[in-house]
Amino acid sequence: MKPASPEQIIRYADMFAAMGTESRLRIMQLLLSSHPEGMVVGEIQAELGVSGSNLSHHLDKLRNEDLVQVQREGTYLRYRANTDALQQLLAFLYSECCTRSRAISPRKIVNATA
Amino acid sequence: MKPASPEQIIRYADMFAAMGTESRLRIMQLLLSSHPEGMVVGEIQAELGVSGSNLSHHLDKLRNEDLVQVQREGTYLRYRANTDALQQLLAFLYSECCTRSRAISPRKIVNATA
DNA sequence: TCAGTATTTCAAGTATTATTGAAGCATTGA
DNA sequence: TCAATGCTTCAATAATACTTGAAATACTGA
Repeated sequence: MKPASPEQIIRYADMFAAMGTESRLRIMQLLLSSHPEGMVVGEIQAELGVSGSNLSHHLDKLRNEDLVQVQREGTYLRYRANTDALQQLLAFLYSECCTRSRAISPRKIVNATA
Repeated sequence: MKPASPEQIIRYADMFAAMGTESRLRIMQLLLSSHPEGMVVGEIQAELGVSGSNLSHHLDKLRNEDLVQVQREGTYLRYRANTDALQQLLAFLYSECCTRSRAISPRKIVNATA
């Protein structure tokens, strides 16, 4: 695992920022739990209870940071979690906490499945 | 692993937001890599190259989200990563991606140590 | 082609966050 | 007690981000 480059740090910071809001973190939760099907905007809106316009802005931000992907299905737009990007982000955090430093024991993450 | 409560979601979102900036993510990296000794403010400042005032604000934000802890040592203030909080955050993300949903295979995180 | 539904975009307003420099407080050693 | 150093707080400005409602676009089925 190579150290993250300065550009990567910025990218990860931006990804964290994108998830740094209740609405958007909940969107990510919804899309992950419905993965790989994903959800169409109307479904997300029903779960979140925000205005369509507001939701669209949030989705736009997540898409800009490559955390979600969108695909048209007729009149609907289906959003999915981008697992590749999430995997990189999670691996980065895991590495910083558990591998590169030994600040946190891997077991405490993985075994928290109890 | 219980599902995160609405309050916890907000807390995790706030923690992500706190790491959602290049400066602050780099601070977390520094404190993790120097864990458990941590670093005094002057050392962090030398690494980051930001103004003392600005750095102090960033550290304040990280402290507010409980991501770092501070302790006085004479005229110095020593900051440390709060591994308990980080562990919770990492476990949350891991759970959402790998356990609660099966969007990402655990191996892809843990074995990225190559 | 039209009406209807789904979603985005526009444009503006509000709120939050980041940055700065100066001034202040805390600690130490003399 | 004083001067020096380390760091924070204050106060203001600049920059981003969030929210909103109305208008626009995209697609479908009739």
